[in-house]
Amino acid sequence: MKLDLTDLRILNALQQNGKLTMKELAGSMGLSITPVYERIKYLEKQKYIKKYVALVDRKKIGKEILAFASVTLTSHQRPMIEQFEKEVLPLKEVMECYHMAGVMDYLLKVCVDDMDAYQRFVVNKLAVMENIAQVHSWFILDDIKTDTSVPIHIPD
Amino acid sequence: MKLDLTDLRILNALQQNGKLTMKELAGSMGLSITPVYERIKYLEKQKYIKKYVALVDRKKIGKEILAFASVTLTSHQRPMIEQFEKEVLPLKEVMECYHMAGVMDYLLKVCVDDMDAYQRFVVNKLAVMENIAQVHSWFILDDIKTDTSVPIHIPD
DNA sequence: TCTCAATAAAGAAAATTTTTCTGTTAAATG
DNA sequence: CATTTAACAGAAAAATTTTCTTTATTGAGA
Repeated sequence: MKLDLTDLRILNALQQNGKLTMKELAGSMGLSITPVYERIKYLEKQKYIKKYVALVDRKKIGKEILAFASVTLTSHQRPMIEQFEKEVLPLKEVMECYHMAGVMDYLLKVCVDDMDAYQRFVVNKLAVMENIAQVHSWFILDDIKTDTSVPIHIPD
Repeated sequence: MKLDLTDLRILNALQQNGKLTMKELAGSMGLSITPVYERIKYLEKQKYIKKYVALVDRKKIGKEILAFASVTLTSHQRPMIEQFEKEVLPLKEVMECYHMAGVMDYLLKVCVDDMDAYQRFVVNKLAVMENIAQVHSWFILDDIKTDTSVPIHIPD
């Protein structure tokens, strides 16, 4: 039920490098393959590990624009909220979408080819939604750090 | 040099599921294992694929707080910029950090256990930096969409 | 048109990894 | 002190990755 130090070390290693072999992991932590194998299967089954993915370099495939878009809705009624969230999910330009506390309702991370595509996205995909009040955009000049790994504190 | 349709389909498949086997990929695209293998190796070598990672469920390991922090510096002189970026990188609470265009200088995605930890992070790690002028925080109520996959348009 | 070279893909064998299975050790419990 | 259970080790089996050899296909130039 509760993760021990070994589990946390495995999680941490795999979120840095998902291609580590059982052998490599076992070696680095002074165990045989079996316990490492069984722990990984447990972490996967219990969904501590949500999935494994390849991270693609967006600029190398021509996605020059990464931006955050804040969205404010006209109404915070339950059906409005649900409608917006349902419509945002299938938009592939939207890599991330968060329901926010405070001045904005949603914050979206948007990835597109160029400014032209961004403009089309906002005008044709966001602004057409029924209950959108405001959209503000902030553009990223440079990626300083882009980690997918959740901070895991390993006591030693 | 330029990626063709098959390369894009492989990239797209692997950024959804990094554990797909060559056999599965080959089968789904009507090819044998060899061309799939060679294309993947090419995509890795050329860094179209930056890395493979396991995605960990932050809440399941007790990270209840995910927030964005905007940072404004007191000065935009080159050395100040570089100093800030150098100091942010090793902070493991900071999963992402972007240099922004416009009103804020940096936007950080921060992940910690609880509000207490967030407060300590801002006060002890951010506010102690030499050239920080302002820090504003926005807290996430709910994750609506959290994709790591770059939108890839596959013509068909 | 023919030949040659280059590219892409197929198929099979070798190497490595994952997965399963069996047995051992150690800790904990009654 | 005996017994049960959990964690681990080691080896065998199954599957996957990697390498190697061969076959088509295409395009350029003689």
